[in-house]
Amino acid sequence: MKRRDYGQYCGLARAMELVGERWALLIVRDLTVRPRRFTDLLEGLPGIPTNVLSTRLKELEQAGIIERQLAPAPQRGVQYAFTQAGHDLEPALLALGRWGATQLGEPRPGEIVTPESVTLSLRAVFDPAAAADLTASWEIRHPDYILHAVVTDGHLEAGVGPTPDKPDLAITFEPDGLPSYRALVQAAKCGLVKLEGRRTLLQTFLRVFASTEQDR
Amino acid sequence: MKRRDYGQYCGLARAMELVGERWALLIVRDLTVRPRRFTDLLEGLPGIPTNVLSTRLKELEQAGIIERQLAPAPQRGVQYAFTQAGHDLEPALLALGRWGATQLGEPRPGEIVTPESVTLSLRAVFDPAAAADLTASWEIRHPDYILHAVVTDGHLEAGVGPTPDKPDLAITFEPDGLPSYRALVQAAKCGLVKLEGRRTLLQTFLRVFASTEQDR
DNA sequence: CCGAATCCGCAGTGATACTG
DNA sequence: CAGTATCACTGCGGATTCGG
Repeated sequence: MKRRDYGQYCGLARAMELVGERWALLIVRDLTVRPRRFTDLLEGLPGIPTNVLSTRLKELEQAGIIERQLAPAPQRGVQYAFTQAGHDLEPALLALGRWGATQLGEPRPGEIVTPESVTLSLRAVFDPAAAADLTASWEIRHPDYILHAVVTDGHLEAGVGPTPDKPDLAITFEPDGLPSYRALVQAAKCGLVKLEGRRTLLQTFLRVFASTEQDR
Repeated sequence: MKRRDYGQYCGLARAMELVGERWALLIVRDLTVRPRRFTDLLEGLPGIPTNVLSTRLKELEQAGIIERQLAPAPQRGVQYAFTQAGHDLEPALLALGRWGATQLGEPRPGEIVTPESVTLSLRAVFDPAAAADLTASWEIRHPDYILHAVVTDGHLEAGVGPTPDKPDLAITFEPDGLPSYRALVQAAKCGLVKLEGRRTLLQTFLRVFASTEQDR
């Protein structure tokens, strides 16, 4: 497999050679949240051709960013998971996502929101300074998905699915439009959410996950 | 001008739509350092076809990331410069560059190093914690280029060309191979550099610009 | 000389069909 | 489920040409 190169001995150039091709960083985004199978990835990347997904997975594997594994018990097929180099990509991913979020504007016709995308938003806007020494857990519920955000001593773990234990606060929202992170924050600010648990943690949530952001 | 989209309302997806196409982020990299003209960019991006550069510049301009300006006095033609949105890309650029640098390995045959790339490396590895309250200036000299790094009260300004005033320390190096940032640090650590000025600032340089890095 | 536009051959992509 | 095969199409690389 030959890869096109940029002919420069430069970190950015090398990064673009490894993950700069079409769809690659979105595949990486989905794997940042949890290991996924081929069809899981297909589902979360509407419009990607199967042969392109197949090619990207091979390239990412060859680059040492992901690895093929046997999926756990119930399914037991192939799944794709990050190596250490893959995990190390997350700061760059979050930085790009933060910038892109400022360029988002309104949703365009036909655009969708996936749980993975919202999870990355949670991680991207998380403010460690505002969360110093904090310990709390939230569960975000929408008809289409459930997410969790668990802060332990100021350290965040966010992902798809319910919290391991009962969350300190469950936030249920059902926006008119897309279930994006923006819509969640907006609903929370306007009180258009259903709460279950320690209701005062809603303000904490907004402070920690939407502090400097005016509207994301 | 129609752009391909990813069909997702997601910051990362939008970022890739705007700056994800081939060569785009390397053009952005060069403009991060200073405004450049069409032929300056051509020179710093060996191998880019002129039509692709032309297309990218239009796309980046339409995306509101760069703008066309009249170049200053001596040349007075067109030059391309960042808008605010362009400047805001820098954190993401540095994060990607840091990750890519860990994947660099040895230079491949034919690979080059540009002053812009080294400047970005300086900014990427700069450790604000190690430089707290520091004020000092360095000039990096190599037969092929001169860079400056000026730290004022712990804040870094790094770019191509000499320091505005006489630097506190001038570091001259002439590696056998490529004049990369790695080669600079290696030469500095091994004492294979010529110093001019406050020689003790060499250790400060290494502490601030190569602290956590073992070898970059 | 600068800043492109144009043309061509080819590689990468998108869409769909098909297979172990 | 997890891909491969096929094919049309678009974008890229490389070269040349052109206007200011």
